[in-house]
Amino acid sequence: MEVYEDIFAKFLAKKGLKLTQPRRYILEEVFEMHTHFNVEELYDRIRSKTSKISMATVYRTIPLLLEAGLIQRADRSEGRERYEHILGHPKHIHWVCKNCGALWETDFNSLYPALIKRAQDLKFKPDDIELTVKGICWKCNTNDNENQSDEK
Amino acid sequence: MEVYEDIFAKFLAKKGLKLTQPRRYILEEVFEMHTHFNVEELYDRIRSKTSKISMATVYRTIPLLLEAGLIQRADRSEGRERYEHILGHPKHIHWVCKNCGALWETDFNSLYPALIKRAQDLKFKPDDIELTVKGICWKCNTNDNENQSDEK
DNA sequence: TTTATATTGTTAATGATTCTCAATATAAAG
DNA sequence: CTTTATATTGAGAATCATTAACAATATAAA
Repeated sequence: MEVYEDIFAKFLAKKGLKLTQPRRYILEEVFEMHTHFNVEELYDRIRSKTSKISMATVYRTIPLLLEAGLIQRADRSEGRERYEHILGHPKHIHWVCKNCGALWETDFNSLYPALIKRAQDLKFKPDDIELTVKGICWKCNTNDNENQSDEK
Repeated sequence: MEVYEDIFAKFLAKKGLKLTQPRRYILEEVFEMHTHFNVEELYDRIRSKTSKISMATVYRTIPLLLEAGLIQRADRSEGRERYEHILGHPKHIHWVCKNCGALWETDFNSLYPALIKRAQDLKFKPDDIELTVKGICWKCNTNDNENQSDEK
């Protein structure tokens, strides 16, 4: 049994809920995907393997996975929420280029301890950390020299 | 003329757009509100002062204000996006308690330079920074001692 | 078995956001 | 003061992700 399955099972049991087959399919697929995903993508991928799943169940399972700390909200794209699994993916920073739309990630590194200390000062027990930085990537910045003209 | 009006006017002019009366109403109200707001709340508040505004215009103006750097997305609550104005409110951290729903903010302080350095290493020109930490606040943590029993 | 409860899929409902379009304002140029 | 071209608006319709309702089914305990 995978570690995430164990975690989810215990989480559900504690709430008097069951680790059913549909929930197992969802869980497996979530951890087979190593990119951000939205609910429909998740559903489609499971659907390509089995028909024993419905959209509603996927929607219903997302909040459970969030609460269990197995996934986190990543961003929102084209009007849809996107998620990513967490295990093996330490909390990280999302960098989004507002010009070309490129997205990449780095880990927290030196920022992490500082943030944790900050939380301790506030007596806050952190759970999900979501850090997104939007701006212009180096590539677009280099190609955009014509816009430098109106700098004061 | 307020500084934000000046900024918005220049931003619009650069795009060949105009600072019209409805846009002025929206801008004013945004900077009179010192909490997170969603589009409907914004619309209602303007509506209580004048009828010369429509929901569609508010929706249409939000992306302009975002792009102009006058507001930023704060969070999403009850299925709605929420925003906040930026001027005079330096980038900050949102702390959200998953138990009682309390939300408060602190500024970046020591985290900020580290993040900026990180951006420089990546040759990334940051613009919007959005840091949300979800977890349990000290108050809920203290009241929840019965849950400590299953700690390993 | 029986019983009580959780779960599911289907389908309908909700509701925030976006789109359409005709009417109107605006600013520049004669 | 016109004319012209373009940006803007409000009203309402359309979209579409997400939720809710509900009847049928699975599950686990007694």
